[in-house]
Amino acid sequence: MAQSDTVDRILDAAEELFAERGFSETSLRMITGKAKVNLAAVNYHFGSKNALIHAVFARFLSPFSTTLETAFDNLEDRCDGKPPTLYETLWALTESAVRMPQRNDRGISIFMRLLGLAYTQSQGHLRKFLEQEYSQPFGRFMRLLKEATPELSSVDRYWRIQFMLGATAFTMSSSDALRDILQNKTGIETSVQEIGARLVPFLAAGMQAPDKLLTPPPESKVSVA
Amino acid sequence: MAQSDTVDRILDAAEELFAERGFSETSLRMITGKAKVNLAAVNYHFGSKNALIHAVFARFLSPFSTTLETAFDNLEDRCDGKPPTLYETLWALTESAVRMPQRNDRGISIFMRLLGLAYTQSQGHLRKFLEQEYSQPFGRFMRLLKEATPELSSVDRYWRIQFMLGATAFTMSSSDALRDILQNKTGIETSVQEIGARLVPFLAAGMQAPDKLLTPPPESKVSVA
DNA sequence: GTCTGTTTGAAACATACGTTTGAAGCACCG
DNA sequence: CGGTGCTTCAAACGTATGTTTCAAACAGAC
Repeated sequence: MAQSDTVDRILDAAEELFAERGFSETSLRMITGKAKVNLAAVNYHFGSKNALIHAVFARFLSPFSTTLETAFDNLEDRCDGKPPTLYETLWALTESAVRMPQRNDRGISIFMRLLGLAYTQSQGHLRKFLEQEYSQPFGRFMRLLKEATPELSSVDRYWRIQFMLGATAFTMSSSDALRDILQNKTGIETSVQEIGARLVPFLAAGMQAPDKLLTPPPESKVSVA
Repeated sequence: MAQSDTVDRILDAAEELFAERGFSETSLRMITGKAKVNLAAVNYHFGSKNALIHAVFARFLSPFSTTLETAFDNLEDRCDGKPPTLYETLWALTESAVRMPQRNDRGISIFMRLLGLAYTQSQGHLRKFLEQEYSQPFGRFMRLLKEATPELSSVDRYWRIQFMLGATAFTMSSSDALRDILQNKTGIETSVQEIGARLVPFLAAGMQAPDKLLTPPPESKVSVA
């Protein structure tokens, strides 16, 4: 077999198991079992379980990161000088995610689910790793968002960006389950692309919502009584 | 000491530790250590770790559930016949969450973080437990949402509800961290109430976004080239 | 005071985990 | 052929987990 078929088999198995069960809930024995590889192979090739987690992320995040950079390049080229609109910026992001070359048909779901888990599951080492390795495209995205929403105060923008991240990470991290539920209830099949296409207008509208009102709706003076 | 001071001490400790570390990452020994209680007490009083998790949720979810029901009652009374607006419905929910009597000042954050974890951390038993115990207020909320957005197709509504849930669960589950970050960057203090007040307009706007476009923005034919 | 049922305590149990070890296997080059 | 460097393998290591055990402590009723 090729030099490191083993490495790829471990990565494949780990990726899938992490995506469907989380990190702490996936043991090395499950991974090596699924990959049909000896238990010690993980520590031999990667060094530790945490390093394996990093490798899983690096394998799809690094290509995605460059894809994203060129997408942003194209975007800025097209509207030379003027900053891209919010809608365009968001769309460039989802396009990049969706058009990533995938290893298999579940690729995108896994990709999304892992990203969601990374944000959600508070694995300290992972957060540090991601911040170190991928701060550049992330920072650029933030800059584009800022230029696309000059009307927002930076505090407003800050919170609304968190809301966007949440809606995205959460939805994508359970996109498989959500698709299945809808499929069972209505028989409708939904592609990840379609979820993205539904998400973008939602996010754009929320981001550009009329001035936040720090007050309850006018009729609700009774609510405490 | 009172008959089951022990039970409450365990619940308090478990609640906090679960909120800050997740379920699998929190061991019974950490909990009993923090609660200053014998290790065996957990299995004696609750039966198992999973049952303890359920108990933690039940303790704050049951009162919240009844608070929410009366909030919805008030809401429907006030606008007799006509269905409440989306904004009013969302506001009733956040009001209920925010006005819940709390055990301490971090109460709301913990509450929110646990809810987020419940959705995110795919603990099968927890999902089942929550669905069984709290399907009624959840179903009612869904019904109100449906009546408040008659213009949406049920598929659109389905996805946008997921987006709302995501933005909420995610933001709230890391509200502590997000507040600290903003505090460090700008010196601005933010209350959970205020986050809720910012969230509602975002969600309402997203929910009522113009018809979802399944197409990229007009200028982006180049994006694949 | 003594008995009874409940609660606590220290210790052990069995199991699962991540990691390490050292021998065996293998491909390649001299 | 013999040796060298990388890879695989079965087995074990040490540690941590959830759970169980059973004796001690306790409270309340008689």
